[in-house]
Parts: sequence; structure tokens; C-alpha cells
Amino acid sequence: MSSPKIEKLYHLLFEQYGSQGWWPLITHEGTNPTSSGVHSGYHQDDFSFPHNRSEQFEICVGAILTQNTAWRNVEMALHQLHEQHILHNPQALVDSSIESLKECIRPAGYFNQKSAYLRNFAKFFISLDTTPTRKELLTVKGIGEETADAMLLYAFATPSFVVDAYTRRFLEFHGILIGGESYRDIQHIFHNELNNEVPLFQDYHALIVEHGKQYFSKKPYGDTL
DNA sequence: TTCCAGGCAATAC
DNA sequence: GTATTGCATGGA
Repeated sequence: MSSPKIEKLYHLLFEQYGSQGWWPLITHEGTNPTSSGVHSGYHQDDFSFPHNRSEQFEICVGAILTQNTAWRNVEMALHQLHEQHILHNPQALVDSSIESLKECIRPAGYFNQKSAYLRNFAKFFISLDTTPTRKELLTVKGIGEETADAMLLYAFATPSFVVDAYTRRFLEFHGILIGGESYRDIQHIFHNELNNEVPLFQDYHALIVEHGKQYFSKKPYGDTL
């Protein structure tokens, strides 16, 4: 069921797009904007590891806001949160009124749900004294499998592969999936076929998203790899 | 105007 | 455990 094509596809994507430098931080703008216009700058030379708690929190907030939502919309919300000084301060986020929180994140959609999700997570984040486990993250209302893995991989530098809608389409297109596989089934393929290294997992997922935006939005799909 | 976007929880079988 | 549905904005 698993396939050695997984590693080969990574190299093809890398050849086509190069290193993506995820996660994109709005407060740490890089010098190599991607074709999607996103600031891919997250420490050019050491993008695998957030340097401080504020960056970890920003990444996690972005991971929640981007659920089923275009990153362009998320950026607008992140900038408004930053203006209100609650993007890097989980306690300030918890203390802010739910109404002002909703106004900040309105551009990212689902603001009634996501405002509650952000509060839940901020409280959880404040209580952390070490890196959370996947299981612990999943107890927070608003954090599902993909969001948990995105946080683990990009905020907490833990090698847990992120499986999103583009990943499914990409693997189905290349005949590695037949359809109907569970999230964990798909994640296991990556974990089994690749060295479980944070920079590799980070870049592979980012490359799939970049490629997905170009070729796996509207059917019929037209992959060129 | 319609469709889509880096999902999730609640609900029903 | 798998399938379905509501949630919301801004851009193409």
C-alpha cells in the first residue's frame, strides 16, 4: 500500500519550487515571497525551529484560523490581532472581549467558532510547561488532527506529518491513494516512507500546498510532475 | 452569481 | 468507525 514514490515526489516538488521556508510569520517577513504572495520568511537559515514562545503562539493561531480558509484571509486577521497586541500574548487574547476578538478575525471566516477555538487554545497554551503531545492537543475543542499536526510540526518542531485536502488530491492523482483512507492511514505512509525529520516534513507539506494551489484546486486536475 | 479555500464538531447511523 | 451538515469571509 505504501510506495517508494513518496520520496521521489518530494524531490520533484523540490526541484520545481525549491525550499518553502514555512511557517509564514507575518511579523518576520522574509525576502523570498512565494508565487502565492505569502511571506515565506521564517528564519531563512534555520526555519525549522521557532525562536521563542511568541512565534510558537503566532503559528498556532494561524493554524486555527486557516482551517478551511484561504491564507490571504488569515493574514488580514493576523494583522488585526497584531494591532490589538494579542497575536503574541495568549493571556491578552484570553482577557480580550469575545466581541473584539470576533472583529479581529472576521476576515478569516467562521468567526463565531474560531473566536472560541482561539480562547480554548490560548488557555491551553498558557498552561503548557513543555511540548504538548498530539493526544493533548486533540483534547482542545477546535483542534482536530490536521491542526494538531501543523502545530506539532511548525510550532513545536515535532516530526508529525500534516495531511490536508491537497495531500489527499496529490496522492490520489499519483495513484498512491484509492480514496477512503483515514487521516492516520495517509500519515503513516509518509512516516513509513521518509526519514522522520522535522525540516523534511515541514518542507514536504509546504511544497504540497504550493503545488496544490496551482494544480489541485479545480477539477480536472492537471499535475505536471 | 457561483465556487473555492492549508477543517472542525455535532449528529446520526 | 464512517457519512453528513452548518459554519463565514474575500477573491476568482
